[in-house]
Amino acid sequence: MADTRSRRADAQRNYESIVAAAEAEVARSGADASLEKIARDAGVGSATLHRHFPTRQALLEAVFHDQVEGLCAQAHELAGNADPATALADWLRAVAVHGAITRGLAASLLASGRAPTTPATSSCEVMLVDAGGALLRLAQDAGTVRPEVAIIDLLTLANAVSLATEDAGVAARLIALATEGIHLHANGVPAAR
Amino acid sequence: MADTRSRRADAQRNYESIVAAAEAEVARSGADASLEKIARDAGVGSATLHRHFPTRQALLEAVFHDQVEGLCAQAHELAGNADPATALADWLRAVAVHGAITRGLAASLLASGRAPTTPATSSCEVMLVDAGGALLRLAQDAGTVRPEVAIIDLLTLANAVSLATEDAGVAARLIALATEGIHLHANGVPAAR
DNA sequence: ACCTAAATGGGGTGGCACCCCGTTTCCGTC
DNA sequence: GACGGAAACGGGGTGCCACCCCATTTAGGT
Repeated sequence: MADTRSRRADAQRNYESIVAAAEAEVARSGADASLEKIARDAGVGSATLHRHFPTRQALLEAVFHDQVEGLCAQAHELAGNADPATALADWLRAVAVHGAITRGLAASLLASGRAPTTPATSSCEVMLVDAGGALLRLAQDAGTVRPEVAIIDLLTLANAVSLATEDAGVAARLIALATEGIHLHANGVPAAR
Repeated sequence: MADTRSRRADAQRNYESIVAAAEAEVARSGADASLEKIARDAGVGSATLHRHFPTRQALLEAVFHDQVEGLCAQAHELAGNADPATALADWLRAVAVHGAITRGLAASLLASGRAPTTPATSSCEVMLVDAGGALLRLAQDAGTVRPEVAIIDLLTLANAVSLATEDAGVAARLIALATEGIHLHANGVPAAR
């Protein structure tokens, strides 16, 4: 990350200060943290913050980029799991739990999904769709996940759960519920836990 | 509604003006509508609005009370449905779709769930838990819904979906996915629709 | 008609996002 | 090492907001 694009050294320094301050402040106050305060903490004028990050969304994306990368890496690890359907469910749970714990992440991803202003949507969203799509395809090819399930719906669901709670336990429970469904089947509950 | 508690006639008039203005404004701008503008549209000072509704949450609850009542009534109608599990799923879909369409409703219900400040939580939430709980119990007694499923989780899920999208189609699809689960079962997809 | 408690709202305070534009800083060139 | 222009900066302005204070008005019982 950190955009190696031609940039003056002082500009690069400020960029990094802002992201660092934003990380701290967003962790404390969530996605609607005060941009003024972030600029103050970073030791730059508010205009500088707005120049580097034209929208709140742009700043949040810089803040969360690393964490999203971590989630994607986790998807690749889980892909080696014996049961692809379990791997998919586990990964969705990880995404939802991470989003629930990390104040602002869910709101940040949501915002990108809502406004179709940016042509190529948020890079974070694309990363998650790619990583999750691979997991989903494995499970569908194995015949254990219904073919009409779409990765974007699963991710939206995980994100929705993150948005609705900040409790990791609740988030995990809701994802388990959503992946298993509500029905009691003749042959018992499939993979109850 | 409208709190028949002893109140001077002018106060009652203002209370109603404010709720009416809030309905219009929240429909246009969502749950974070400007309280100042609502007061201006209602023809009262901002202090009057804050006196009647100490928190934004209190105002939103007054605005959405009727709609939540409608959803609860719908639950009672569906309770007569032949298949209780279908009734439950249909109602959850209705809740999620309604929340997705009605700007601010989901955020309003969420806020009540987040802050355990109010001892008896939001009245809207209690109403939904009661109405949905009855439906869930019917389905569990009929043996078609797993006994460990909790109504609060289902409602949180429906609310989460509302929060994550404002598109009725997407909301309905996500609820269908969550109630059916992701798995492909030997005997085919249960209630695919 | 009067009187008191209830209710009101103009205006103050502090905070915010976002932008303008005069000033400072960097860095390639000589 | 000095210089000059482009790049970057940031103080301060604007307009909006939530929330509160308190002097004034008003309802409605007697």
